[in-house]
Amino acid sequence: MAATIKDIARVAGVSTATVSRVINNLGGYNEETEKKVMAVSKELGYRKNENARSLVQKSTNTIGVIMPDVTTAFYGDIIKGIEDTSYEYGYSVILTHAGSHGSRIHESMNLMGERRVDGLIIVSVELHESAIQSLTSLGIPYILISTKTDREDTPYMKVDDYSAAYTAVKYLIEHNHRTIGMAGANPHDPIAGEPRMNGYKQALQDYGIKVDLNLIKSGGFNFESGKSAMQAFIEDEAAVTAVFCASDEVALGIISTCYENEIHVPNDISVVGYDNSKVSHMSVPPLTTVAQPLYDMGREGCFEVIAAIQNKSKIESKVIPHELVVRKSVKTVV
Amino acid sequence: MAATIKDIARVAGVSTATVSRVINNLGGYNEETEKKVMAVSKELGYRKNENARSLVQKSTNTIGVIMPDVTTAFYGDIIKGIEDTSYEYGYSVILTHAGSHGSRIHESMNLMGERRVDGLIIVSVELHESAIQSLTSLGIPYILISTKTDREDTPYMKVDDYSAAYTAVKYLIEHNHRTIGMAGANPHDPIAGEPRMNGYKQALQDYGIKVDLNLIKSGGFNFESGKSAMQAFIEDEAAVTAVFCASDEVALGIISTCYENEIHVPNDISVVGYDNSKVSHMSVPPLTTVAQPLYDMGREGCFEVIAAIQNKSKIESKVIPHELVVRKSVKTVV
DNA sequence: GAGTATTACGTAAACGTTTACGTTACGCAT
DNA sequence: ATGCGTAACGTAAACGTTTACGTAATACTC
Repeated sequence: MAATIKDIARVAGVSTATVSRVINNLGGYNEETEKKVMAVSKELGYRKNENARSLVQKSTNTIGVIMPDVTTAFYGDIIKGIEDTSYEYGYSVILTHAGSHGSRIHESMNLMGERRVDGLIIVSVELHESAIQSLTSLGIPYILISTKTDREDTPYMKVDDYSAAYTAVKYLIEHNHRTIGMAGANPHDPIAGEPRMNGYKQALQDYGIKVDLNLIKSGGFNFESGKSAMQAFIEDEAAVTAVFCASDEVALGIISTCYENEIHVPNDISVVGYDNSKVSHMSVPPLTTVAQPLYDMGREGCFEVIAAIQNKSKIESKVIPHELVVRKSVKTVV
Repeated sequence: MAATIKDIARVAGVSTATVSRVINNLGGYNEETEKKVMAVSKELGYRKNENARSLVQKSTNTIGVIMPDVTTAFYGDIIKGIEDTSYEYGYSVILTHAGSHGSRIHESMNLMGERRVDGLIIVSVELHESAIQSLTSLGIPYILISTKTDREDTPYMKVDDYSAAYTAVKYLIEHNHRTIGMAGANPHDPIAGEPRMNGYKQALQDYGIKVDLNLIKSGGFNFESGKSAMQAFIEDEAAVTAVFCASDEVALGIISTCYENEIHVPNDISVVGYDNSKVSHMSVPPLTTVAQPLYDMGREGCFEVIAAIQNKSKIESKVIPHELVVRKSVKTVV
């Protein structure tokens, strides 16, 4: 139905080669033919077929993005960074979810392979051996954002969760907190769970505070997990004066349950979050949190992938500096 | 580099037609050849090339999604609905942002055209005449989610903003509020601004309350807009006992500024939001809001588009019922 | 045992491009 | 006049599939 290059060639009385040349303006034709071809092209409502193009050029100008199926503001920022950058460089992004707990990860990668994406960005999903194999077998540049593997050769871009957690807890200690809980990290998650928990523990130890495992309420990174953690603290009658959360949403869960129980933040209890996602501005009180520069990570990660595609260069792993954003959810204990 | 159907054919000693047949299992071959072909296929690490496939089949099994470049939880839910459904039906989604105020809308559509997406979903971006033309000129099924045009023939799926707003304000009135502010809608936005404002006004009028234009603080749908609206109410010394917000984020802005000024929600002032996005659960207090079923809208919208692709049927516009979700941000005036 | 269906393939064109290579015509220097 | 360079094209193959059509062999019918 849609007009093709052949149609233009026929109507304009030139060869398809010439049409292709003027459309991609490669030169090698005079002005008259250019005008003519352009005119016919408009007239027929021609629109180039990227698929056909990709076929011969062996590159699709497309980058794939795989992310978990949870929808949090967290991912929105990263995605935006990715999309902005890819747009700038003339790439399209094709998006897929990895399913809960990465259940769809293999299909996702397979799909990306069949679509012949030029590069791949994987956000926040934990990759096991077989997934890594699928990934490398694609033979295209890729980067992991906010996740990593235990293999040296898979490039990633993330903050150092251990020291970010350490920073947050240290901050609480410096504000005279001595009974500090932790909420929301899954200790079996080697990427974002375990290191944050270790950072928490180490900070306590370095300041001579004994780690009390009862003060660690593990769970997921979501709001509900924060709520039930706080519920547990209350039921335990734990004397926590502060809690460090594995994500901003967890922190909001803590705050929410506090509110329900008429515990005031930060007067009765201090809270620090993790991510500096949009919700951290919006909470009451505004949340003190350790910042991951999500948008920039998306941007830079995407840039790295595109650079690797174009220069056939290797992508180096990169640890992004974190930063503590101080707002109003922490109070000094007197 | 990657193995093709031809490689398989050569190694397996059959024709490409046969390889194609077994790979797409269309029948017409005996078990032995099937085994053979499959074996060789695995051996060579064959992966089909969707682009080549698309070229001859004249369909890409791809659906395009265009959304604004603002990143809110709002879009996350819709996207998830879309991606889940398209995955179920074997479609891939290619995503693009329309840029601020739709500045990239033409490029976006053009891109979708060049990629030959089979269907298109446009979320929340306002479409002017020329954009509608680009859209229809693609000649593919499409649907607008959470937006519409003034033309009858562009199918959309959205809640009735007018009556949703009416419902919300009526709820406030029934709780004895008489001085009700409105925050965050842009009156020049004919899709989501004007109707919500009209619903607000009409509800007041129907209950014999005079509309006071000073109580309408227009703006965007974001957090900051809510903050400055509340700031304005305070500076005006307006005696509002409640404010109806054009989005949940605006509502959180209101609450945030209230908090800073030691105005208590809902004791001093009641707030109702709009969207029922994830943040509405997380606020303190939890937000009473009018719900748009975002995930379902994404799901259903995507389903409609796929159905239209496959049956060549027409998509009907659909008004989604709204619902008031009562939480804790509204108090009865005594 | 002649005719007919059916099974199991193979051949080759087609999808819409790009691009290496060839060709023509002209301009210009010698 | 000869040679050469170059601008402005055209020819045709190639990219990796699908699929209409043809064909050979076998099975079945009466």
